[in-house]
Order: sequence, then C-alpha cells, then structure tokens
Amino acid sequence: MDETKEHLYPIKWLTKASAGDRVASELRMRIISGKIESGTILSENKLAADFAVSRSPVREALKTLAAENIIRLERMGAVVIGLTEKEIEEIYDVRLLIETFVFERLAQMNVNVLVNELSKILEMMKVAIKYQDADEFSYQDVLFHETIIRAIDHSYMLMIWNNLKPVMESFILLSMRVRIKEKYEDFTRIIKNHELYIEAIKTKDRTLMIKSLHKNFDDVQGKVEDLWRSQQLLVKGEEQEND
Amino acid sequence: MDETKEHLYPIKWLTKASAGDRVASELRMRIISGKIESGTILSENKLAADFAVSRSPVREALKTLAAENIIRLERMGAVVIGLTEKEIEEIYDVRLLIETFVFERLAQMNVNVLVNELSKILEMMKVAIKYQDADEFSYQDVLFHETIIRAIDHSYMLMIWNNLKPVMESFILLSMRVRIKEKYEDFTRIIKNHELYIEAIKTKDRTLMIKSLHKNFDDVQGKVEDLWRSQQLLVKGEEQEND
DNA sequence: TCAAGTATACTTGTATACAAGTATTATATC
DNA sequence: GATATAATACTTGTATACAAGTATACTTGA
Repeated sequence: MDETKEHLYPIKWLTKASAGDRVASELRMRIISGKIESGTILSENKLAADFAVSRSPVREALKTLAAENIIRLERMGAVVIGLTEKEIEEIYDVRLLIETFVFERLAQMNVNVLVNELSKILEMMKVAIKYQDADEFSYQDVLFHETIIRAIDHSYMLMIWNNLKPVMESFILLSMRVRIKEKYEDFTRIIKNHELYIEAIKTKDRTLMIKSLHKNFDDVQGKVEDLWRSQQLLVKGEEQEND
Repeated sequence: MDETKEHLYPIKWLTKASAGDRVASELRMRIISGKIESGTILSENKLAADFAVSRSPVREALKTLAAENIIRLERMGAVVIGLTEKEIEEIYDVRLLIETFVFERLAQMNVNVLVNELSKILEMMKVAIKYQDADEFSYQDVLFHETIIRAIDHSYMLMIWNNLKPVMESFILLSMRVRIKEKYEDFTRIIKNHELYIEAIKTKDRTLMIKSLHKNFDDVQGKVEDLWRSQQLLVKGEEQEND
C-alpha cells in the first residue's frame, strides 16, 4: 500500500539483519513515533505487502513486538499498543529497578575496566553531539547502559534488558533526533549526567548513582510529551507528502 | 528419532495451544529437567521430525525458548543453556526484585479483592496437596504469584513476569512432582509461607513480606540441587527404558 | 424495513519448497 | 602422509501453498 519507505530506523544498523528483524525494527519505529497509531489493527498480509516480504518474516516481527509489549496478538490481527506516558514511566520503573540492582553488584566488584569502557563511550557521545549525529548519539547512549548491565554477568538481568532495549532504543532515537535540532543545550546536561553516573560507579557512591539515574529520567521524562508530539507532527507531515 | 513422547508437560494444559506452543512447552520441560543436557545443539529439522510437525512451529518454539534464556540461537543450531544453580539464583533475583516492587505499589492500594483472590488460590493449593496432585499444586502456586503481580496493573512488570513464568512453571512442576512423593511435609511449610505472604499484603507489613519471600526462596533454593538431581535420575531412568 | 442464513473474503497456523550459505567429508595432488 | 580442493550434506531464512476457522457482506424471505 504505502510504497514510500521512510526508513525511520537507521538502515546501516540493519546490515546483517534478517528481513524479520528489518520489519520489526521499522514497524517498532513507526509505532513508537505514532506514525502507526495506537489501536490500529495490523494484518500479516497487509504488512507483508507493505514491506514487500512474505508472511514468514512478518510473523516473526509481530511475535517480537508482542514480546516487547508494543503490540498485542489477538485471534484476529495484531492490535497496536504503542507508548503512552504510562508505558514510558513503566519502562523507566524497570530501568530504575535493574540498574539499581546492577549497581549493588558493581559495588562489590572491580570496576576499573568498566569505568574505562564507559569513558570511551562517553567520548563517542561527545563526538556524536559535535557532529549533530543523533543516531550515533542514541546508539552510544543505549550502549552506555547496556555496558553497565553486562558488567555484572547476570543472564536474567540481561534478558530483561534485551526485552526493553529495542523499545528504549527507538524511543531515544526519535527523541534525540528532535532534540539535536531544537534543544541542543540538552545534550550538555545529558553528558554531565552520564559523567555523574560514571563517577558514582567509580566511587561506589550509591546516593550519587540514584541521583544521576533519577536526573536522567527527569531529563527525558519531563520532556517526553512535547518532544514526542513534535515527532508525531513531523511524521504526520511526511505522511501527507506521500498521499 | 525418539518416538516415545513422555509428555513431561501436562497435556491438559495444552488444550487450545498451537503446535508451536506445544513444542515449546515440552522442549522447555526436557531442557529444565535435564533430559536434554546443557550444551546440546538442537536442529530445527531433527526437532520437527521428533515432534512430527513442520519446521514452522519448531522455529517459533525455538524463538520463544531463546527469549526465555534457556537456549541460545547461533548461526548453526540452537545451543541448550538450561538451568544451572546460577540461573536459578538469577531467576529468584528477578522475582525478588519485581515482587518487592509490586509490594511497594500494593502498599498504596486497596488490597481487599486481591487478598480474597489469594485466599481462594491458597485453598486450591491445599486441596491439590490433599489429593497429591503436584501439577495442580504447581499451577496454583504460579497463579498465586501472577495474581499478585497482575494486581498493580503494570504492563512492563507483567512483561518481565511473562518471560520468567514458563521457566518458573516448568521448574516448580518438576520440583513439586518429586517432593510430593518424597518430602510431603515440605508442603505444609510452603502453605505456611504463602499464608505469611497474604498476611504481609493484608497488613502491608514490608518486613514480613520480605521475610516470607526469602523464606520461600530458601525453601526452594536450598533443596534445589538434590531435587533436581533426583529428577534427572528419574528422567534418565525413563530414557533407558525406551532404548 | 428487518431478520436469518448463506456466500465470500478475510484471518491464522502449519506444511512444504527453494535459495543461499556453511561445515564436513572425500578426493586428488604433492 | 599432509595439504588443497571439490563434492556433499547439512544449516538457516524466506516464499508459497493450503486448511480450518471467523467476520463481513449480501441475498433471500417475510
């Protein structure tokens, strides 16, 4: 139906991905951006036609998105759930929960290697900002938190992260793309928060860690609504162009 | 290959399930029981032949089990991870984490309906014990905790639970089947713990809740190894019968 | 105009077919 | 005997085909 593929998801992140992954990534972005509205019923056949693939990868994608809680598989069609304010808060509940847990473990570990790794990622983030590369920045931002989680070698915490990651990634991606143009100064604050986070890990200062974690959330959460809306408008605009 | 289907997973729980779900459930039980050993490489074709279905439902099942972290999908074949002592501890870390979170929310809610629901489930558990029905007991036990989690209406906590549940269920199922024969007295203790749990929710007593939660874990965890071993022996025995 | 029943066009779940790629084994060459 | 190369038997990912079931629309009857 919609022949013009906008590719909301960065194409170069999909170099080695299967058709199923590609469909999932793109669909996820469209749902989270609001391009596909909450409540919409997705049909395997229509999606297959839209993405010019067979039903097999589409089914795979739908199963993935259902596990991520952004669609709901019903007897007839997949219903889009999407991300409302409530869901975003819930995601941050989970992040707060796991990252707090992770921190407790880190407090009993040697964190030299980790801190070094995080510093590197932070430098990357700075470079990304310098060149106004929102996608690269988002990638490094997500990687930052994943690196922390991976450090404690806890397969079930990682499992939770893996379920959360794609949605987080999409959300951050969309958010950063808007912000890097409109609210450039936000990024200095984000960087500062991450520096605080690293400091907290290095000094094993629990209160500092919680503080920087919450700051990070406030930073995102407070601005969620309007940013998200502007993104919606932006995408809707594109949509009209195509018709 | 192995034509004799042992049906480790209760068949009557699969009445309306798809072939994919059936394969996933049975495979999960075989992996967690140790019948399929950790490290084994599963082939889609072999599994399809084993379960007398096509590759489609098998692929679906493997994707599910990979999301549950008991197998790992690699370029060539799916590698069985299984449940070692480490994984079981990790699962309980997660349970402790989410149930603690849930409790905090419950403390700010009206819990009358929930407590009533839990009491009902507890009665069911008692009946199951009375008739030595390990499967029914396990079902109600899992339902008990799911009911608590559902009560706070938090879709992402539920998401975590949904990822954990099948593995938990299988593990409890196998564990209870052995215990109901060998260690009947365990069950009075389990019931008592659950009563404590309900009491904690009713009175919103955090310390009591944590205590009963930990007791529950100690109860399971301490006995995990030998129970699990005996289960392995039991299954291995069955295996030899077939050859 | 409305009700009931039938036909039609969709839906999912599963089986099968095929292509592209990878490991393994066998064969040929030194 | 060791090494390089070719043949084979596997692997996954995707497309397509089909069956069983469900909603929609249409027709028929009052």
